[in-house]
Amino acid sequence: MTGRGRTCKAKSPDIKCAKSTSKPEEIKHESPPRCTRKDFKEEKQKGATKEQKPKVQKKTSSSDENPSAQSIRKEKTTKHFTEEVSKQQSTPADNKKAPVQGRQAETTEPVTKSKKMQPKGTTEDSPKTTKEKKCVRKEKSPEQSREETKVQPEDIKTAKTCNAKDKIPETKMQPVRPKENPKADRCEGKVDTILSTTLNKLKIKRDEKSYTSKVVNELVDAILSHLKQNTQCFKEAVPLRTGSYYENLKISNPDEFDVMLAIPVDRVDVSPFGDDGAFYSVELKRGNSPLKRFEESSTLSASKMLGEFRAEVKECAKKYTEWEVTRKKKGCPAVTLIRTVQSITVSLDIVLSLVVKSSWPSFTKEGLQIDSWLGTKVKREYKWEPYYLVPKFEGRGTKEKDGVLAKDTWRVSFSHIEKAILKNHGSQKTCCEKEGERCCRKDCLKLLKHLLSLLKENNSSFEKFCSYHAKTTLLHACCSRTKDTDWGASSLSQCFRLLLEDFVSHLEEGILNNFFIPTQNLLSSLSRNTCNSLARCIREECDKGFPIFK
DNA sequence: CATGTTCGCGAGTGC
DNA sequence: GCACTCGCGAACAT
Repeated sequence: MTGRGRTCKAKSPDIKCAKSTSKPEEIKHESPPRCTRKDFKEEKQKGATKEQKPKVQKKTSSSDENPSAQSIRKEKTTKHFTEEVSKQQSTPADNKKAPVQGRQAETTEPVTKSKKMQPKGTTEDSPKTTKEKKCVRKEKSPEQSREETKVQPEDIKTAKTCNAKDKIPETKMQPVRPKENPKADRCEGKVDTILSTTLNKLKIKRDEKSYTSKVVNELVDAILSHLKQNTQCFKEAVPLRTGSYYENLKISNPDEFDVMLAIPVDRVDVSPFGDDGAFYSVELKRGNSPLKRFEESSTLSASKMLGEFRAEVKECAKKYTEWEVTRKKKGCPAVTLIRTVQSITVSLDIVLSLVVKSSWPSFTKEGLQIDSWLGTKVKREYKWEPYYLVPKFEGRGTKEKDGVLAKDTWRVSFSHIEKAILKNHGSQKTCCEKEGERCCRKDCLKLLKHLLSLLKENNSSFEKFCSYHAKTTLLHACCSRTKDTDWGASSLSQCFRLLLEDFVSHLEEGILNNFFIPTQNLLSSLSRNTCNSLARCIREECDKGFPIFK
């Protein structure tokens, strides 16, 4: 996407440096599979066995997470899951058990039923227009089933208002579209086309993906084995592939890869640095840690540790002459390597991080409000996960507080959770799975990211906006429009407009809270003017049918 | 053109 | 560690 190689790309505030270009990123981490998936899998295996195709499998990617932790967590997860799943999620659980007979039919979602009765591709569907067909697929509540096309927007709106707890002053954007206005309908149809064409353009080509990932994986493997063989402090690093590429949210080109190398630390004291709960200083409790040598007056110095990490990565990369290590960027936790692969300039961010396996900082208490979207047990599961700290600071690094310099502080990261949420994003477990309904949540996010990056190209004053803002907006939106039916794949344009409305509201208020740490306002460093100006641009695009995409 | 199938990659699992 | 398996999403076929 746009900018590789810029100062720091904007990765999530968690991980990346503040600058931004376009991408939200996260860290991923190979977390134990959510139970859902597991259960689902099991069930599938029992029932519909799939034909296994002989694949030429290549990579043996090792997900090596700290073994002990892994097993512990695994156990935990599985256990919870099974228990909780059966207890709590009555609907999904039912689905699993009786997939064959209209799951959900009796429960709350009539939708599936209708789908069941009219599988795609049957003759019943054939006479319908495309649009109608889609509507059928999309789940709706009974009253909505007829008058499909027209009703949808209202439908969504309603849902929104219902759950719109935190919605602020209703500065609404142009109404989603009057119901009985044929012309408007036509326009909306055009917008549909524009959006889906745009999405198609944003797709990553298979062969590009194939050869870029090959060179990236080679280098990552080399760095890992270098660290294992030549260092003490970094030898336990566990790779977590994070960022939009690995979340299947990368648009346009496979040119940005993010790999976090996570160093397990046991027993640390983590204290807030600053008052928004995003930055922390870290103190090692145990005496024998190899990380002791990065201490600076009893706190673990992020800058020292990153400095040495960078040197090791550089050392290793020397042997790979096609790759170039870019200059260190102030406050940025990544060592960025660049190389050109068949005319694509690929950049790989290797991000140092610490894995902290203890409960999340108290600032996260009010965050992650996914209860009504993904469920309370899913939330509880996530909160069992460790969290990550990346060597990142704001400003010049010389600010001091309680004897700690900003440059020696760490920022929390929940990229692994973001990744997990995006992967398993439905309120129904089967959302977007083969047997489930498709939703447009990810498509909406891709479009928003793309819109943002185009607007940034046109106006340099927008450079501080980053794709993480887009991602955060989506996460909040999913918490206010929680049902999968609120995001039906056939309602793309309406859903996208609502998402833009959300984004515009955040901009106009100047407030976009970190999804995990609500006390941190991701827009705090942006001026009101800039925010308002971006809001105006977005409204305009929205009102005019997205000429910028054409 | 829409839908179904194949392919490549990432990633989990079990040996 | 390795081989196998599966899900996702792009590409291809029908």
